[in-house]
Amino acid sequence: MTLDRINRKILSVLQQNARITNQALADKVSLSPSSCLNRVKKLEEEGLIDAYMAVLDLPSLCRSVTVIATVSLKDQSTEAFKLFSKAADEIPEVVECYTVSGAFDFFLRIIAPDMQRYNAINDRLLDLLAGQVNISSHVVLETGKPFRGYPLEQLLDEIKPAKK
Amino acid sequence: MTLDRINRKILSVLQQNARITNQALADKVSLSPSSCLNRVKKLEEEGLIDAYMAVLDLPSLCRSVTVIATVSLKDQSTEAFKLFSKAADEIPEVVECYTVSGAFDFFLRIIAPDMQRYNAINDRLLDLLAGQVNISSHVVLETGKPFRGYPLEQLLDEIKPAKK
DNA sequence: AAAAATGGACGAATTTTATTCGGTTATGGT
DNA sequence: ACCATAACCGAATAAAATTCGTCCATTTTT
Repeated sequence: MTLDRINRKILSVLQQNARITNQALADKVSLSPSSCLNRVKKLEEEGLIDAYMAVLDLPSLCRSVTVIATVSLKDQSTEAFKLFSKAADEIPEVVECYTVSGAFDFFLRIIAPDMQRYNAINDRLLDLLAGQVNISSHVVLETGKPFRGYPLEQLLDEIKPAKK
Repeated sequence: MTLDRINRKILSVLQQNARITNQALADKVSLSPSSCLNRVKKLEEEGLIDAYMAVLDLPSLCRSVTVIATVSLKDQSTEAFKLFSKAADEIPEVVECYTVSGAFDFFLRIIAPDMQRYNAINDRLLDLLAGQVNISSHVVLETGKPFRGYPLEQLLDEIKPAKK
């Protein structure tokens, strides 16, 4: 499937507004509603569109604490990595987890109702590998820029297939 | 506005599937479509729902490099903070930015087409504060857990208003 | 305690949208 | 140039969203 100009526009628009009507989307990309719908469906089927989610405003919902944690494993075995990844995956408050190269092994984003409960999660992660893990917690003071999608303009600027 | 059981369910469902039809959503929360729609609209108006976005599968879209960067300012003045925040906000490849307490001042998530272009962004950030900033880059090897919404179950477990 | 007022909820009617399908045009490969 | 494939369009149909009048239940006021 080709990621032509139209498909990029579709992705870009849906990334910013997942609930746009198919008709309005068709207008924006200058296609008929039926063709547009076909493309969207294909993009979903091919897995380019993974999901559609509502972005909630956490502060309006409840008081909470967000923490970015850096994690280093003293024993960098495959088993230790797996064990830790699995734990992160299973703890709902860990909303994001990356394995990285460099001074740390993982970055986590964790959201808890308060510090006390954050501490409980921290302890749980520490206990996992019985002291063989180093976790540094960094409380988020301000979200300067929340994630709002990928910079498609910058990422997809390959040369477009010119017409014949 | 009350965040009762029904509104929580609505938020929870929409967080996982922003494109569910209002009718299906109404079914799930045991309301009539019209009442359900009223609630969703109110949740949008009150700002509890910020946006709806399509979640794209980056690896399927293009090759790219994701980096988590830790940032420390040597001069922790308000001006330096503002300057850096503004820069992060204006660079499209910086998809996320948090101000934190502790050993670092900022965490960034940056997505670039390749290392070379990541390096250019890194340089741009370094130049901003003329050496008065320390940036450590951590290349993401694996996304163990992508963000897929907040753990509402854990965050919103206050006692529900019981009926009379 | 009764009356009034508020806030949802419901269901039917209407408008808008999604979806399907046949026919047509463009595209790519040989 | 030909065939095969893919993509488009537009009209018809099905489904969904939206509106609106009415009806309760809860709360406030008197």
